[in-house]
Amino acid sequence: MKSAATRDKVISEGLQRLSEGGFASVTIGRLAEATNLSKSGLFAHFQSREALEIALLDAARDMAHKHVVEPALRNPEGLPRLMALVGLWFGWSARAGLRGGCPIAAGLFELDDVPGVVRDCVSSADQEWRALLRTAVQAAIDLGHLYPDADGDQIVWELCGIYLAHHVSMRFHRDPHAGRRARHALVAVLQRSGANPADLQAASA
Amino acid sequence: MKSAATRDKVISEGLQRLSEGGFASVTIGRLAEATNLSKSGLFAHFQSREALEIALLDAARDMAHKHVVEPALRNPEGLPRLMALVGLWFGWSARAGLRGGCPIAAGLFELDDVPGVVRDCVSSADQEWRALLRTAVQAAIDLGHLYPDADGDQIVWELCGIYLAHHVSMRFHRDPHAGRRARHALVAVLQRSGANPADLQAASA
DNA sequence: TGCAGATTAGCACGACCGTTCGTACTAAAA
DNA sequence: TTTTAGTACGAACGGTCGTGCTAATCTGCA
Repeated sequence: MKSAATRDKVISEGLQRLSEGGFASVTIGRLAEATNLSKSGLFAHFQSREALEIALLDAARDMAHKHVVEPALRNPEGLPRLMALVGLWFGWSARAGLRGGCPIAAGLFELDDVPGVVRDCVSSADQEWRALLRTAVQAAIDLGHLYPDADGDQIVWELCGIYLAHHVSMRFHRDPHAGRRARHALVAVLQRSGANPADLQAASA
Repeated sequence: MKSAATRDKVISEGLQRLSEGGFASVTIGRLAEATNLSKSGLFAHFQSREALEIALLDAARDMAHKHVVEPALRNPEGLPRLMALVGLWFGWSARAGLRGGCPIAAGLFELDDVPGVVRDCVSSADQEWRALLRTAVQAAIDLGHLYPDADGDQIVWELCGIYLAHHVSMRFHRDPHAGRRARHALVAVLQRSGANPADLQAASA
């Protein structure tokens, strides 16, 4: 099973590049050079560049699941789980060992007008994540941790905005206050939606 | 002055492409083909691809100034001007005739790890805009339209997040509710900062 | 140990990239 | 009128892109 090891090496190196420079920077030639493979040798593992990109996105999904979803699900349902989910979400790529930013966020901007399988893959990953967030918000509402008439979709939408602002703040501006800003914004959104301020303290730590 | 006309044609076509497909999609060859010029003929107007990209960014800046800043400044200082500024900001690129999204926002994601003159240009454009927003927020605070202890920097940061969420919502997800979501979020931020709800009605229209 | 099949290298391809060159034509400056 | 600068062309440069083909090498199993 030498193949799997090589493939893993390629995927891991590719993820770094995708994270740091976006899809445009992930080229078969450069990736082959970095992994001490020939272009054709690497190419043999995937059947096309598209397939490579999708494999990378799948790997990113797995990574996010392991570093964000899994640990968050160990928290009790409702506001605690939601807080854990969002807290682990912000900056997850760095914590997962990626030197760059979130690959899916990058795809949201790089592929907004590029139809195709890769875009669809980014779209489904994003949709899946937002659905999970939505479920967590709904649980918090149902458990009375948030106002019963809170607009769950709107909350998720705003959380996504905070995430993107955090992404740009960290990656482009290298703003050292990005984390604090994001937590403030998060607390504000949840507080307005009825969260008990005491329960949000953890987020300000 | 045939030169200026040709240059304008190139810039205008280039802006469309930059807006629709990002920097990677603006290539000298394709741009030349679209403007019925030879590659070298087009190249003579700019001295490098970098210079082309900067010229495009400058044009985008001018466009934004004309479509966002200028009309907003006709509103009275304080909350009204701030509301106008933000209202004109969201979706300005479409209103300016661009078929794609905001070129500067695209640059924030595409060039986050690509040092160079182009990145610096995006950075300065973004910084300039945020400074303007910051000034408008401060005026609203000083005039008593917002709480005297409102955190202006935090407000600007969150507005940027709403803008990015709106961008993704419109460009990637083609979400028809993007505008409404953004306005809700905007109203929430300002209301929490002390704005009179009645003064925010205009934003909900 | 030897063989079958998986794995990788080598090479070539057509396309496109940004850039440079030499060369026209045009219009303003001398 | 002569000179010069700007504008545009076609051809070509060295590179890199993704993708095929064939041949060699290596691996795991009998």
